[in-house]
Amino acid sequence: MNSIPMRELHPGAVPEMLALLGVCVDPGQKLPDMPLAERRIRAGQSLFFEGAPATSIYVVRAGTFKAFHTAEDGYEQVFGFARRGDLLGCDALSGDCHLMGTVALEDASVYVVALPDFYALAQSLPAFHRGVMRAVSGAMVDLTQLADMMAAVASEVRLARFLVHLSRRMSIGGQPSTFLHLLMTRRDIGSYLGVAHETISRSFAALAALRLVKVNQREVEILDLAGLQGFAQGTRTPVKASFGTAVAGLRPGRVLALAA
Amino acid sequence: MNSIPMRELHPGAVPEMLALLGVCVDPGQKLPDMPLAERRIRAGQSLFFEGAPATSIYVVRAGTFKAFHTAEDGYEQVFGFARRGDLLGCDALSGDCHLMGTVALEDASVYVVALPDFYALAQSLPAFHRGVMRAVSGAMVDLTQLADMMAAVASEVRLARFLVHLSRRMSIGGQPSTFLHLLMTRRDIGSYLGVAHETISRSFAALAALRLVKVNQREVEILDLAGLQGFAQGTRTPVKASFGTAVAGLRPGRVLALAA
DNA sequence: CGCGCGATTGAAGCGACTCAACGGCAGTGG
DNA sequence: CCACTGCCGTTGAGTCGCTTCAATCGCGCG
Repeated sequence: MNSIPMRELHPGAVPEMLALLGVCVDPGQKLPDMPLAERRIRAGQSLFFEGAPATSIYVVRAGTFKAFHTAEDGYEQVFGFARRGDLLGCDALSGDCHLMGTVALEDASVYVVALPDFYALAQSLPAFHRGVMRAVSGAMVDLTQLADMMAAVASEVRLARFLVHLSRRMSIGGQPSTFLHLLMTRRDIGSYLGVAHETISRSFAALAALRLVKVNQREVEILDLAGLQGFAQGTRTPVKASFGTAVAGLRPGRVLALAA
Repeated sequence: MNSIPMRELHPGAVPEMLALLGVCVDPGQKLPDMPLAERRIRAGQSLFFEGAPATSIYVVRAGTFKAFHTAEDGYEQVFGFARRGDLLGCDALSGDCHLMGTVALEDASVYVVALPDFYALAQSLPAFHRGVMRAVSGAMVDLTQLADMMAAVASEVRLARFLVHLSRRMSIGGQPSTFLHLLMTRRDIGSYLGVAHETISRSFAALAALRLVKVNQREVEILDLAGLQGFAQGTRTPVKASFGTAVAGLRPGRVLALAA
C-alpha cells in the first residue's frame, strides 16, 4: 500500500532536468552533481493522492498524467494533463497538502525533488530557478486556457479549442501535431471541458461531419487545422457580431447541422 | 500615452513585500535594502495591457485588479481578481509578453519588481523565493477553483461557489467575511463564471429567495454561510446520488423554485 | 467465454442564452 | 441646475442546446 513502487538514484541528472524545464545552460558551467530520485509510475497508478502532505515536486520525464479533484459526492473534476517537461505538485506550495490527485494515463517517469532540495537547488543554480518559473508560468497559462475552453458556449467549440490546445502542445515537442493519440477517456475530456461525456461524443461527430477532424475512438486526425482554429474562435456573444472580418468563413455561432 | 502614471522609490520596502507575500523572516536578519518602485493605479486604469512585453512582475499592495483577455471579436473573458498580497504578471514568465491585461477596479498600489531584480532578489533572499512560490502556487489554486466554479452545472451553484470563494479570501485577511463589497459588474462575474450577465442577476435573486444571501446591487450579505457552502457542493451527476449523507438538507440538484 | 467499461446514438425535458424593455444612477455639458 | 446619455441591474418571453436516462455495440481482460 504505502510502498513506493520504484525509485532509483540518478547521479548527474541535473542537466537533463534543466533541459526538461526548457532552460539552456553553458556547457562548461559547473553544475551541482546532486543525485536525483527517479520514480516510475505504471499506467493507472497514482503519483500522489489528493490530500497527501506536500513533500516534493515532480518533473515529468516521460508519460502523461491526469490531475483531478474528487468531490464528496464522487464527481471527478479533471484540471489538466501533464506531459514531458511539466511540473507536478506545485499546488501544494501555498498550503501544506495536495489539492488534487495525479494518476498516470500511461507508463510514466518523473524526477522527484524533495522540497528542501528544491529550494536549495533554486538557490545555488539560477538556471534551475528560471526553469521552474518558466514551468510554473506555463502551468498557469494552461489553467488560463482551460478557463478559456470552458468559457466557450458551444460544446463543439470547447472541443475544438481542446484539440487545438493539444495540437499546439504536441508541436512544440517537434511531433507531427496532426495525429493525436488521446490517452484519456471521453469522460475525462468531458470533465475537463465541463460537459457530459455523451456531449463529447456528439461534438466529435459534429467536428468530423464538418471535415475538420477524423475520429476513430481515441485516434484523432486533424484534417484542417486552420479551419479548426477558426472554428475554435467562436465565443460568447461579442460586443457586436462583426461578420465580414471573418478569416475564412468558418465562424459558426450556432449553425453547424447543415453539413450533416 | 506611454507616461507612467506615478512611480516613486521606496527604500527599505523589502520587509513589507515579504509580509505581503506571507513569509515570516527573522527580525534580526540582514535584508538587502533594495529600493523598490511603487506604482499607484487609479480605478479603471490599466496596470499593463494584453500583449505588452514582460518587463516586471507586480505585488499588489492595495486595491483590487481584474485580469482578463479580449478576444478578436471583442468578448472579454475575466480570469481572476487580484487583491492585496497577490502576484500579477507571472503569466508572461513562460513567454515574452503578457497573455492578459489588468485593470484596477478601485484605486490601487503595487510594487514593481523588474525581472532582473526579481531573479536577483530570489537568489539572494530565500525568504523572497519561498514567498514567490507561495504566491504563484496560490494563483494556481485560484485558477483551479475557477475551473471548479465553471464546472458546476447550475448557474446558482456557480455563483454560490464564487461567493464562498470570495468570503474565504476575505476571511484570511481577518475581515468579517459575511459582508461583501463587490467591485466588479455583473458582466464581469458572468464572464468569470461562464454565464450571461442576466443569469447572474437571476441567480442572485434565487440565492436571495433561498434566504442564503441578501443582495442589494453590489452589496452582498451572506445570511447562512453553512447553507451557502452546502448549496455550493452541488455538482454534476455524481457516481450515485447519495442523499442521506447530506450535511444539512440544503443539497439541491435542480430544485430551488419551491422557496419563491 | 462472459463480464465490465468505454463509446456511440436516441429521446425527452428543462435551463441558460438571446433579444428586448425598463428603472436607476453617475458623469457630462448645455 | 437640469436635461442628456451611457452603463448597470433587473425582469420577461421564447428558442435551442445540453443534460439526463436509456439502450446498444465493441473491445480488453480475467
